[in-house]
Amino acid sequence: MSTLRLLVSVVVFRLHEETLQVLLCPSLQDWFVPLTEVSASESLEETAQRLLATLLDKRPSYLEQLYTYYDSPEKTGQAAVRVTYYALIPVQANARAEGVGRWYIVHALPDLPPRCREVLSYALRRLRYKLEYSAVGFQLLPEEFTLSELQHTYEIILGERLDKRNFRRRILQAEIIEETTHRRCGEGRPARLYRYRPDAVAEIKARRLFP
Amino acid sequence: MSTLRLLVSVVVFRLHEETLQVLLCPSLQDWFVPLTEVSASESLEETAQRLLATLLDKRPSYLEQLYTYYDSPEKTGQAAVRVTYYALIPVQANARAEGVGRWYIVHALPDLPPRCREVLSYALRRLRYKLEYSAVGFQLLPEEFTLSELQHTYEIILGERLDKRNFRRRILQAEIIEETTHRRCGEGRPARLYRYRPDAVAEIKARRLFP
DNA sequence: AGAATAGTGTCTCTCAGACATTATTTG
DNA sequence: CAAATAATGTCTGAGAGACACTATTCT
Repeated sequence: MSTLRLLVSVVVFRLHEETLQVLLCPSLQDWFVPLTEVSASESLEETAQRLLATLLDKRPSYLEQLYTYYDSPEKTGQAAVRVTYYALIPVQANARAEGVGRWYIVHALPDLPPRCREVLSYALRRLRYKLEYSAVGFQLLPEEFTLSELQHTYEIILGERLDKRNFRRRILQAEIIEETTHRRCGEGRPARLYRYRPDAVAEIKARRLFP
Repeated sequence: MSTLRLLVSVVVFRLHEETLQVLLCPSLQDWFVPLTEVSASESLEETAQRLLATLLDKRPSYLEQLYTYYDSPEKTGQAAVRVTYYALIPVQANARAEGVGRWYIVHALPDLPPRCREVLSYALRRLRYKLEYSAVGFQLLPEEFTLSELQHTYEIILGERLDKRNFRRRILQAEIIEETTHRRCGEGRPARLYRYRPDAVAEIKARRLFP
């Protein structure tokens, strides 16, 4: 075990210009999911937060551990254990990326090592899955948002169109957001702004296969 | 990182005498979730399988990674990263446990270190959760089983009673099991034996919070 | 015959999903 | 007033959940 390294990788998601994007770091030829080595007295989650602090100017609004991989010795002869996380970044809280990394649309990724590709694809699956039974989608939006913005968030991540009336009915029934007195003005009729209720029940039971 | 150890723990579940049980190993004062160090050229899952081979006389029918913990230096001054798994063992395939460990009913556990308690409670939560949206329950049963046995499996793990007619209707509708020609004879009317269909769709979509 | 377990059908109520028009603002 | 986006209600069909009796075997 003498040459084993312990690494933490974080898949960072944001919404930008109607797309879901991930942050990748450059290497000599291709790109990587950002990673760093765990240092002496630090927990895994602290390592992930430290890595994020070097990449972004704001803390993520959500951070969750995904999976732990064993990367067998490559050219270097170094074996490594890689604990992966994914992070969600609210809109308008992304900077610092220039120089240390670049945002890529999740459906138009550059060349990546196979393990990075695997990590990304699993992260996206978990994000989609989590979105369906929990309120994690709010973590990608600013504090106040319109119902249309929220619906677009869901459509972008799930990759399908949703019916406006059904969407509104269900999200309001869920009592998970509350009105504010503010409005967002733009091209058409101004939209009412909503806010996530921090006391909301953020998870529902999945429908059982056979109860 | 010089004194960091990489460990794999496995929470082993079985059904026995109408209870859900886990395998624990003895230490000087209390009990532990079985664990071992990852050795040089071995993957994490191989380590878990090797650990299971020292504890049981059969391979598990299911093995899934759960979570990775960082155990900060204890008395020993050794920090350790612990990758946890859970394993399901089919009924009637459990032995070797004497000497190396003991089976405990999940609701009547002995004294355990806090980290082991945390690992166990998370494993149980994940098992329950997985049971609700996938066909993982079959992994705890022998190859052929009656519908009553299957229903009891679900009742034991979920900790609640289920309606017999609804249970049968739904499991048969799901087309996830098939009849065999065999019957199980016992005290009352003999029951038809069923078998899990290996080609069955083993997961369903969760109901969405708000599609 | 009695005890024990297997096996079966119906009704109700909730909720997902499809669908089109009116309302309010800006330029 | 035209363009743009916000906001709103109804109907239908599927499925979850509650519920009680008959069938078959063994002793």
